[in-house]
Amino acid sequence: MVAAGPGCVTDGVHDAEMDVATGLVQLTGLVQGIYTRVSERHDLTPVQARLLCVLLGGPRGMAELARCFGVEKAALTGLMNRAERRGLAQRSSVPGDRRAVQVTLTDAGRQAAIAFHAEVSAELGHLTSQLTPHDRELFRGMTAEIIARCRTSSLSDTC
Amino acid sequence: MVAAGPGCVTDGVHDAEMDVATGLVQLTGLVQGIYTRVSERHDLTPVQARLLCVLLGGPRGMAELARCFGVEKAALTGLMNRAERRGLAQRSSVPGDRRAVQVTLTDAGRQAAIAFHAEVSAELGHLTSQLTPHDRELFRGMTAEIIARCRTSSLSDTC
DNA sequence: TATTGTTATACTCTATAACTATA
DNA sequence: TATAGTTATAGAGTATAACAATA
Repeated sequence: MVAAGPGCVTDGVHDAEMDVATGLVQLTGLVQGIYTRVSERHDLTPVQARLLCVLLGGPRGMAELARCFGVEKAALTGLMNRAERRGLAQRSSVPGDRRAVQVTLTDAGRQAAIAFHAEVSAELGHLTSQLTPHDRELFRGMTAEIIARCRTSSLSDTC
Repeated sequence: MVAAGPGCVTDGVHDAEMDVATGLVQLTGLVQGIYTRVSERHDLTPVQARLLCVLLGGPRGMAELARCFGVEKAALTGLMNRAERRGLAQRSSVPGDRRAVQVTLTDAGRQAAIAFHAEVSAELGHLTSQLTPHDRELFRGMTAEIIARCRTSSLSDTC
């Protein structure tokens, strides 16, 4: 049983019979809601926010980003056009390969990315703040375990 | 520590230092990916699949659905137009109120909803199948706890 | 031939604003 | 006036298909 301290079961709303699948769907909705809300607060769409966060890891090619987002190359073109028009990221040419472009953050983009990332991390952290430190670490570990398993069995974003 | 059985730490990829926030984002991506993939398998968009699942709970009004999805009424009109055109759901008039419409599933819609729900539940269940029964129940409980807390502190779908 | 990226087109989903009809 | 729903318009995000340029 989950260290069920007082206050866990909210007034009259006992978490009766919620199976893992339902829990995962609702948790996903919660996380998405937070991600979207923080994005809006920073005047970004969720997809733009995600793009900026990925680019914090360094320059990326268009095809690489498409793979990472799990979308077609053509979708990236539109995404980058909008990001570039808004001054968040930019294309530059790659020395060795005249076909390729390199996508990098502008200063404004980097600033936005850092601010967004900090805020969304903080808000997501709050989500588990009610758990005991012990449960919180348990939860973190199990989440990491689930992800690690699925990373191997294909199909996830690789970025 | 999470009952760290063999095979949890995947070849060379130790889940080093993944914080709760990152874990939640990646888990969300995983769940979304599954939801989307299963939707496609049933020739539905994720939003349509969600609409059908909500309607499994009984007839709903347009405004009610909009509130439940966290979108404007106008968005629901488009959503329902497409769902109706595809024969998944239908509008019918409400006896007591000549402004209102009632949205219900068609037979095809109900069938699709049930099939989708079963499949997505199964796939999401697999996500935690690597955990020990004990850990799995712990995870379920903590997830339910997180959701219950946030249900009270506003901002989530109420449906 | 394979890869990188773009253009053109179409569809879904969403928001905002203005509107009708009913309560 | 408030509520239920629609229409019109605009924009983001995505897919497919066809294309250009380079490797």
